[in-house]
Amino acid sequence: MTKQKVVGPRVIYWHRTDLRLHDSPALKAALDLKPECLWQCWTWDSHYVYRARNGPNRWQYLLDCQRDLSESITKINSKAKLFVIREGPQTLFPKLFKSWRVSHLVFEKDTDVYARDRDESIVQLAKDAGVEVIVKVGRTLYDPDELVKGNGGKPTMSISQVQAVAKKLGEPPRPIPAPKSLPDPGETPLDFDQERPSADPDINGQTRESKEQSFSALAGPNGDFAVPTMEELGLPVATTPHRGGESLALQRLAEVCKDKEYTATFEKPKCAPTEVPASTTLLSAHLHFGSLGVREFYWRVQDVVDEWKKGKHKVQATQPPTSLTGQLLFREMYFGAQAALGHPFHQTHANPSCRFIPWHLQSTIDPSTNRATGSYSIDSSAAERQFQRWAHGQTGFPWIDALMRQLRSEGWIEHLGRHAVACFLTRGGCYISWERGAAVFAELLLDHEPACNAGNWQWLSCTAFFAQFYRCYSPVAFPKKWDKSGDFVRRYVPELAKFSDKCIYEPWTASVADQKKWGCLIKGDGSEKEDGKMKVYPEPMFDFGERRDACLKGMKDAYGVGLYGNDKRVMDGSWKKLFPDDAEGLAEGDGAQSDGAEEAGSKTKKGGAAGKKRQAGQGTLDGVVKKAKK
DNA sequence: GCGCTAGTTGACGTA
DNA sequence: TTACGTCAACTAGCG
Repeated sequence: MTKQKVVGPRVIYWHRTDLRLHDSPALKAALDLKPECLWQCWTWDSHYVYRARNGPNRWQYLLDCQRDLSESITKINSKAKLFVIREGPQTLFPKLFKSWRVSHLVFEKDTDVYARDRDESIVQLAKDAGVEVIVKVGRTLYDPDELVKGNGGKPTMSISQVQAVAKKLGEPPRPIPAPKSLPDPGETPLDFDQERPSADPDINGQTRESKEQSFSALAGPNGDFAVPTMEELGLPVATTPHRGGESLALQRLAEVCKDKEYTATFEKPKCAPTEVPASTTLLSAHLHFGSLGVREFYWRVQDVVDEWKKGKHKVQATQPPTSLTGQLLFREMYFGAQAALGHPFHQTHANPSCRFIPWHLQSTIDPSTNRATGSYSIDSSAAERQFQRWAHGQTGFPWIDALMRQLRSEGWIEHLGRHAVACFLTRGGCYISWERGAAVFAELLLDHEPACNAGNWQWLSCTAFFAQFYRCYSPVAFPKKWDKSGDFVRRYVPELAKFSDKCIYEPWTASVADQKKWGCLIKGDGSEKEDGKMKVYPEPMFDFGERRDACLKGMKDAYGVGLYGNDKRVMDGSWKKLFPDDAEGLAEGDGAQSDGAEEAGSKTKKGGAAGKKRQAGQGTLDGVVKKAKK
């Protein structure tokens, strides 16, 4: 067994947003180096474990992806696997570079705000260690920085801007096939100490069932660099039926593309948010974790579309942005906005593209960084109660609650469903900051893509991207359009399963006799689940029609005042003077709202009211609500 | 500066 | 059942 010693590049391929072997420009770059040895690694980052709120479903999905990738690697080379090393890259890499005599570090470019900061330091550390760094774009169709450059250095705020730049940049490249062979990894000595992160604060602490132990040893509990388990993370079993991994992603993509008519004539606004199984592709989480390459998705679909266009069909192929590939352009748009705006894109404060609305439950800001801290100020205890009821599917509006319960148990809801709950929480119901909703989605959505999440919440709250705030989703009329008999509600709000079609979206309109007959009483605020043998479903937490009118008025006024997140008056808190009755409102309790005696109507004129004091009764909507009730 | 149109996905009433 | 106009009204982009 004498083997001639070959001296060549010793490469770490650092997997992050690319848990796949197909369509990976970074992997190709690593292999093009003709390495003597190649370690495919994942660094276990304390940021994700302790500092970002992640529900069990998302963790399960990540671990699925890692396990599947590791198995796929091993199938190609039995000596290779995904090496999961339990330490943050900032402290690990300098030690690893030396110990493993690494010559190159290769990874996929990530323009997320956290990743940018992290990677900047990693590139410097590699430079200091004499390690060459290769970064490749693979997460998006276009490099978000190039997209911004092509848009005159400005954030991409409309789909037409994205389409214009994409036209200039040309078609995205074809996907790269998975490698047929992989070099051996080198030896993996761990002759250095592990630096464990502080578990304080552990913002996922409440979710854990047992102690978090994923940092117990550098190579894991068995010393084999294996993918951690949910038990290691101390997390409960995931409840979602959706599972991760490249094998499943490619299988699903093949299923989608096999139905040529579906693929070629897909039209987003016509996808029912109430369908189970989903009317859309369910590939978003795979795109997020990189278990599916976006170019793979784009070209597999585009090839079907091109073929369809050649044939004679009753139904024409659809065009971007409503077509299937068009959906990817919205992703590009949000990545472009994030790339240009950086950290402020994820908050109102200091965000030049985001309108300021005097929402309830605004984020608290660290004045030294101008960044949101993750906590928020409770200006109104009623708004806080509404927020909690929204987040846990107890609003008393079955359509909203069904969606929020689906989100919590399965980690996924259809796009229009997301619209409905987001509109309801912000401009079309609760008048609560979009940042509160975005945080809940960030924790619970399997496909939580930070840029898309922030962008879509700004869209729905009419603070950026979209401004037609008078188009408001009704929790009753909107779902009826898709699901007359309320099957979706019956599935996710089973206590209402026996209610009549007529009452399913408005169970409070049922007579007490009917409620008894159907086995569920409509009462309370959601804290009571049963009353004797009867189930209990909460009363609606407000009169939707009144809240819609009040929100509409509030939005109109706030647009008139015309502040953006980077306005000095937003930054220094003096915006409160422009919304003078801010101190009024729900803070005193549900029934103790402002007396609303002042004239509620606004005479604020279009665009010209910046700096003009609003008339009393407008700062929060509650004075208006009270007035409307009289 | 002005008028006009388009903007992936509203609700409601009428024909 | 579907198609369209109205409601009261936003911004951005274009000519």
